[in-house]
Amino acid sequence: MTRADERVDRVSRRQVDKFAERRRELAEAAIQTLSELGYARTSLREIAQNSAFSHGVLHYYFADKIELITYCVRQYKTQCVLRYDEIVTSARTADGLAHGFADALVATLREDAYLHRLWYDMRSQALFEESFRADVLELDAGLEQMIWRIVTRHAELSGAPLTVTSPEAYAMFDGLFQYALLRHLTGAPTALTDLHARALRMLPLTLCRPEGSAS
Amino acid sequence: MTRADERVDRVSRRQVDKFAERRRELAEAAIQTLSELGYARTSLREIAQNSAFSHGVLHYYFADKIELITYCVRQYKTQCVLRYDEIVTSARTADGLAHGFADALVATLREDAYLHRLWYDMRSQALFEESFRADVLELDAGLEQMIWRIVTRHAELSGAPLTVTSPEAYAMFDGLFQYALLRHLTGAPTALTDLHARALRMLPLTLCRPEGSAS
DNA sequence: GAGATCTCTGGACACTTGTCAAGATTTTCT
DNA sequence: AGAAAATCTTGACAAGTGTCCAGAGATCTC
Repeated sequence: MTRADERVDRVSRRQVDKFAERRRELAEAAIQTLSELGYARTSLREIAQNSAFSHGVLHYYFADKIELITYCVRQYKTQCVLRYDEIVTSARTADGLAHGFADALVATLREDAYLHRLWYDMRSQALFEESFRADVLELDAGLEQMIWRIVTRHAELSGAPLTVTSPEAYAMFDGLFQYALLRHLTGAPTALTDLHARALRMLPLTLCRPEGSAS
Repeated sequence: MTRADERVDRVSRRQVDKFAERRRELAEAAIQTLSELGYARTSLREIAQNSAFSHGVLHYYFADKIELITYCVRQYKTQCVLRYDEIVTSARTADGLAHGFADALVATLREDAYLHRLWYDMRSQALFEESFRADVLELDAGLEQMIWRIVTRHAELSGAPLTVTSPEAYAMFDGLFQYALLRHLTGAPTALTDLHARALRMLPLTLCRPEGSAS
């Protein structure tokens, strides 16, 4: 490789890095705006106002609005899916796993409520606009696998066989979380504690004998 | 009451009737448009184009866009909630109820997929816009009660006590249906049959001993 | 049938939207 | 330092938005 080639490579890589970095930065502002206003009410100018730049720059880094939002979904995915894996690997008992899971659900509902609201909004949008579908389905599959890891590990630690499949387990806890999110964002004071209790009550339903939570 | 009063009353009642009837008609066009395009992409002119009138008439019957859509949600509610009650009252065995329920889920997923897509879209919108919240929450509560009637009747017919509460039962089947809707609308060929099988598998989870579906 | 009232049309308005491009500014390289 | 390239700003554009209104048409009352 000649010196010229090295330079070109170095330059282009640096450019790519800065380019990619700024894309992430702008996507961050976009995600914040989307999570505050929702997809239907988010404009490019509003996104730019939540960043350090003016609205024109968005078309320098993204071809159009759809590419920006697709990029946002993809970036959001990388932050979101891995969040529970520490719980799975660190738990030593079924009860410990159950409580760690319930605690994590409550924590993310309290701290990231707006992000989850955005996720359900985007998943609904994907039913109308084909552009996001691929990424949304991929993200959804990742979430399902995350739930499945928890449920199967919980069954392992319990020594009991499973009564549900992966889609059923995901449907249960996704529905439960969505229920809690709706209540939490509409001011229900017991939404967080209810979610905790219900997660603990529903996790044993995935096993053949729910002896873990003898009430 | 004088004859003049009677006349006034008759006239105004007739006006109210025609007025209310036209509101329903326009709301019908609005629901159709919303279910096709989604909330974010539906404009008043598009709604009018799906009706027999021009766009100006919408502001004759509705104060603004929010009132129109709120009215749509309320009208949609009356059509939607009562749909499963016949199944509950006509079933004589737990298994019959379970199959009737699963069949109904599949049927409405196949026939009314766009309406359900609209419902999940509106429920997401309610998390952002406070205007629809009251009606959406009311509709959601109605759906939860509908599920609860099925689950409790199923427990009665089975002679087994319940393991879940009403929110948990609703979360389970709402999550299950949403999962199926996403797959069905994105072209998954087994979405319908999967929903049927999973509903039959999950209903026994609401009881203390899932002996009804010995697989 | 005349007049009053209800209903509807079509156009106008102020505003926002996504997109684009010309030019200013900054950064990078020699 | 000075040229070249990358980056950012600003303003403009056409299209679409919700809203309003003057007036045409329809319907009803007397």
